[in-house]
Amino acid sequence: MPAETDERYHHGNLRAALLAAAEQTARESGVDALSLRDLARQVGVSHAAPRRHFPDRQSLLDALAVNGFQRIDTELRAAVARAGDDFVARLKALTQTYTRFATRDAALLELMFSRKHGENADVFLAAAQPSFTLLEDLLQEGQVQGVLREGPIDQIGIVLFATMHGIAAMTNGHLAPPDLLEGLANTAVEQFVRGAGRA
Amino acid sequence: MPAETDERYHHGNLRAALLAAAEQTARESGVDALSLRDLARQVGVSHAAPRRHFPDRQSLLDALAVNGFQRIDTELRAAVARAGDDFVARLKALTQTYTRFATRDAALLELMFSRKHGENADVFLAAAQPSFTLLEDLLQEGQVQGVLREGPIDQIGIVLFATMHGIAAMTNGHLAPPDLLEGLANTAVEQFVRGAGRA
DNA sequence: CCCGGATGTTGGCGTTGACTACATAAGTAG
DNA sequence: CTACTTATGTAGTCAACGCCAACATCCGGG
Repeated sequence: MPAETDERYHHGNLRAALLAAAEQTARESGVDALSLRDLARQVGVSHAAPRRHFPDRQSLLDALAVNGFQRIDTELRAAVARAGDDFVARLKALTQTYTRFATRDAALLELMFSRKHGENADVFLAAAQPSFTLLEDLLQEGQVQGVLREGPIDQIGIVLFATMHGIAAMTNGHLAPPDLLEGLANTAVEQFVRGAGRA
Repeated sequence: MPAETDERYHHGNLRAALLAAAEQTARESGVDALSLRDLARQVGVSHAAPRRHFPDRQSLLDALAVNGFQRIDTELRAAVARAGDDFVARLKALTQTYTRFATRDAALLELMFSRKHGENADVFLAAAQPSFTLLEDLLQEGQVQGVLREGPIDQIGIVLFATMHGIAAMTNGHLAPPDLLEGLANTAVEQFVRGAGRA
């Protein structure tokens, strides 16, 4: 064991350390408060070290966002699995989990849905895809069980996803009271099930 | 007429000019590209002049957002009035107008729903209120006409607003293809009307 | 007429993102 | 073991920015 003097020339895990520090700082103080130089200080490296791992500030933010999509996908799948077999219960679990995540990590959400990545749009889409697929698979369950009417699952999925996301976004933007969050999410699901239900 | 030499000491309308320049720059290059110094240059004043009207950068962004709420409210009301008497048609007009505005002025929308105003949250809420009220009034029409079932209008309104907003946000974030925008908005309204319709 | 508040200017401080040149570590082939 | 190569971190610099304070100019009411 090479004597962790904290003075090794190479950090050994800088990229991950920077992302971790960034995530915490973002959660506490917002994305705008993220500074490459400050992160470098937090981690204990020189101000230009992050450049080896993130060519510019935006690319760090992008990595953060992609991480976010992966984390939320994990949480969503766990929640759906935990919710049992009932279709509506599963849908509510997904919605609640999403809105809760999105309000807990508001800064991260803002990053994930930021429009500052015309370039890497495909990377973001790929990162988000698993969760979209999860929702679409769930909706298909609903159709097979006869709870939902037939229809273009992808479009319906986007609309429902948009509703979840919008509820979270409005809450984060202080345009909807936080204590309504849970109720709104449930109302949304119930209306959706009636609206997309078999006639 | 006092010889517009463009060399008057006082600009005369700096605040409005700054906001106008900011709005255009934001639309073209995003909010992050907004710099007080650059705006000052665009308008032809010294780099510290904006400070007289906006104590700091955030307060300019706030003013921009409030302007946005006012503009969208105007557009929404015009669209609803223009849509005739049919409830669903009016609702669709509102939704289409909102999503179109929100995708055309994506940067502005990001500002309006940004969560960087824990302080002035009430100012933002007040700015957004008219449009919320517009939607709620419309929903009440629906209830009176018997198209919608009874229910808590405020909550239902937030959910529908969230759906509109979410569709716009996902489109702006490149997570939904732009050419679906119109179709998604209509699907959302149709499902909503079925979901919140009389049983 | 002048005086005070409103508005704009000049200069400057500290921080940041980005860039370049250099230093050190780690891996690999001879 | 050594020499070469690549990955990673350091040091120094630059232009731009936000914010601040001191000064200049304008304008309207006493």
